[in-house]
Amino acid sequence: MDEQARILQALGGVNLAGHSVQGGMALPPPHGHDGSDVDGRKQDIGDILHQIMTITDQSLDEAQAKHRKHGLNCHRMKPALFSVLCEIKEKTGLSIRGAQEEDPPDPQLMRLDNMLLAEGVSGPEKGGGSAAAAAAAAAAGSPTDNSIEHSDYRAKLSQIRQIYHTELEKYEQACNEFTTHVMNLLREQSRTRPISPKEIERMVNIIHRKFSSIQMQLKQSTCEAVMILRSRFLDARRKRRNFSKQATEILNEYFYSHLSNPYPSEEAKEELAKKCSITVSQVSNWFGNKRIRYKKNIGKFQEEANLYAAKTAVTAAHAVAAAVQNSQTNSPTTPNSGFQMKDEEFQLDSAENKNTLLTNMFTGSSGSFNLPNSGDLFMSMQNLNGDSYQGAQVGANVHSQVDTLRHVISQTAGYNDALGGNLMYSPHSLNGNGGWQAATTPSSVISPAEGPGSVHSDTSN
DNA sequence: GAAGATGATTTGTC
DNA sequence: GACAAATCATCTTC
Repeated sequence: MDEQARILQALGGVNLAGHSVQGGMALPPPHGHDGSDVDGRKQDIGDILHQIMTITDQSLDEAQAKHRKHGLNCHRMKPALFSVLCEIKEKTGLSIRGAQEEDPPDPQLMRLDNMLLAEGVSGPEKGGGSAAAAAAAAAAGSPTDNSIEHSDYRAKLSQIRQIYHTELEKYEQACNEFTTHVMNLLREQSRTRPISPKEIERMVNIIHRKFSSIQMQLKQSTCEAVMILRSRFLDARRKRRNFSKQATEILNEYFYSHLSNPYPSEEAKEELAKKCSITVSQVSNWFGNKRIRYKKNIGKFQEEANLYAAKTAVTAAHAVAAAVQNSQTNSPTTPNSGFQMKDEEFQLDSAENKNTLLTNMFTGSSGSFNLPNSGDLFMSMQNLNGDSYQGAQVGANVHSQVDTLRHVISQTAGYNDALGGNLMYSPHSLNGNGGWQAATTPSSVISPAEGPGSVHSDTSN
C-alpha cells in the first residue's frame, strides 16, 4: 500500500477524526485526533479506499449502488481524498496531455479539403462545381458545344455533393450525440471519481479526432468519385472535338502566311487563341501538329498552301492598295522615294487581277516598280510618304503577307526569288536537318517595323 | 466499319 | 520551357 502511504502523506494535517459509519459503509471507528496513531489513520484511509475500489468490482443492484454512492458522497473524508486524487491525476495527466494536444493539421486532410473546395463539392455551391466544370471544359477546348456533357457533369457533381453533405451531417450528428452522451457520463462519474473539466474536454477532443478520421475517409472517397466523374466526362482525349471551320481557317491562314517561320510568338498565340475561341495551349498543339504533318507530307499540303496563299494574297493586295492610297493622301508627291503610282493602277476588281498585279510587282513586268527583295518592298512602303509606317498595322500586315505573296507567286507564276534563285517557301523553307530555316526570311528583315499589337512569328525560333 | 484526319498526350532533346 | 517526333484516342468521311 505504498500509494496509500503517499496519499496519507499528502493529506498532511487533515483531520481524520469524527468520521462515522454512513450509508452502510463499514468504516472503522475513530482513532482519536492527537495525530500520534499513524498506523490507525493508515488503516482508516486504506479501508475507505478499499471500499471505493471494491464498489466498482461488486455487482450491486440499483438500490444498493445508490445507497453506497450516497454514503461515499456524504463521507466527511471524501473532499480531502477527492482533492488528492485530483492532484495526482492532474500531474499524471499533464505528460499525456503534452503529447496529445496541439496536433498539427493533417496535410492529407488539408489536401482533400482543398480539392473538394476547388471541385465545388464543399464550400459554397454557387460557382464552385460549375466553375470547375467550365474550366475543365474550356481546357478541353470546346467552350460552346459541350453543353449537354457539361450539364450532365454538373448534375452528377451535384449528386456527389449532396451525398457528401448528407453523410457529413450524419457524421456530425452522430459525433455530437456521442460527445454529449460521454460528457454526461463523465459529469455523472465526476461525482464519485476525480474528473476535471479539462479531462472532459480532452475526452471530447479524442472523440472528435476519431470522428474526423471517419470524415477523412468520406472526403477521400468523395474525391475519388469526383476524379472518376471528371475523367469520364471532361477528359479532353475522350471528348475530343474538332475545331470550328473558322478557327481552322484562321490557324491555317497564319501558318501559311508565316510558312517561312511558322512559330507564333506568345502574343500571336494569345491573339489566335482569342480569335479561334480556343486556349493558347491548343494553339501550340495545333502548330506543333501542323509543322510535323506539313513536313512529313509537303506534297499533300501543297494544294492547301496554295489556297491559303492565294487567299492571303488578296488581303495583301488590299493592304498594299490601302497603303498606297494612304500615302498619296498624306503626301501627293514623294520626292524621296522616286516612286509614284496612280490610283487607277490599283483599281483591282478581282482577285485574279490583284494576283496578276502582284506578280507583276515582283517580276517587274508591269514596269511600275521592281523590287530586289521583300525587305526592300517593305522599306519602299515605309518611304512612300517620306515617313515611316511603323505605327500603322499596314506595315505588319504587309509584312506577314509578303511571305504569302512570294509563295503564291512562286507556285502559280513560277516566280524565282530575286535574291538568289531560291524559292523561299516549302519545301525550301526546311533546312537539311528537317527543321525550318531560321531568321533568313522576310520576317526577320522587316520585323523592326512591326506594330506592337501585330500578330507575328517569333523569329527567335 | 475501315481509313484517314485531327487534337491531345507522352517522351526525349536542346 | 519550347519543340520534334511518336503515339493515342476520337472524329469524320466514305
